[in-house]
Amino acid sequence: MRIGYPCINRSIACQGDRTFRLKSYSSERLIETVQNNLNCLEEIIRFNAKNQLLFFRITSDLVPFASHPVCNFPWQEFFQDRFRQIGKLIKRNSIRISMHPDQFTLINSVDLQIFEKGVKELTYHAEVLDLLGLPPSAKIQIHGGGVYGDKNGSLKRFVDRYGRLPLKVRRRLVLENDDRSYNLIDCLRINAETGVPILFDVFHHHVNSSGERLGEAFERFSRTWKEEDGIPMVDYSSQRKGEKKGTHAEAIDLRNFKVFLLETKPHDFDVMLEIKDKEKSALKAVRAASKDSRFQKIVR
DNA sequence: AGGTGTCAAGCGTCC
DNA sequence: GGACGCTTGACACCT
Repeated sequence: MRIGYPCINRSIACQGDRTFRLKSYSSERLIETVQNNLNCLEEIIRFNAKNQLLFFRITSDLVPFASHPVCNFPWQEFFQDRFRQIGKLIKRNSIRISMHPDQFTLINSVDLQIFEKGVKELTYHAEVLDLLGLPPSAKIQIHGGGVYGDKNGSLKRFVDRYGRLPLKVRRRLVLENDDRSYNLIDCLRINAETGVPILFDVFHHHVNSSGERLGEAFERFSRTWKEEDGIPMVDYSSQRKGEKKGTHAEAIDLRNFKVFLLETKPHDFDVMLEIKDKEKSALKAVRAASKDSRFQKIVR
């Protein structure tokens, strides 16, 4: 078990998810921004390694506009040495990496152009992980996409489009249950047709449940991860009290987290804490899990 | 320098 | 049929 947090670290001065407006796009601006973002990524990785935070989600803003037609700069070649260096640092410290393209990226849209834009965006994510030299256990997570008033048809369209994705995307793609459209059962149906591993979001399963208890859910999605995919990834967050359903909590509730650790035994997995105060809560979770045998397997 | 409106992208929901 | 939420924050332009 590794414990981690997504995209940004507020404890260090370096801010590595910098971007800019489309209107101010230029190659110079891109180079400057990516240089900064890579430098900060390296600092975050060092911070994480030092603090036993061995799971990290790299921001999709690492290379702004990478999949946009405006970007004709060969950032892949230009930054390849830098990527390779940082990748070595990641591997040396046994850190697991994921990425999560945002809600605009979906492969089952009825509009083919949206699918094609999605493929470009997914390809960009795959290229980042490839340039870092990471194995296929470094994953890219997306949701099922739209329903368009016909879930069966839309689910089938996902399956069909999945088969048309470039191999470099497919070997890393995993499907996450979301908080309104595609619950765990829907995702498992897609898995049965495609073999895509299911990344389990504990909070989404609570908000948009298909009824399984936690133990049963873990039984089922864990089996969708093959040897080369690594151990399953899990997203964990909790409800912010007094806010509307689905709002992420400000800080981790350690009592709930410990119950979660107990309830999920004996399954091993890597857990991403989607909590607003990011690395602060992740550090608390590391302490809470420090006596758990699953956690000790990685951290020696 | 400080204030503030607005930001690449798609979907679903609410009015 | 248009505005808004989706993890909001920070960019960019204005004064």
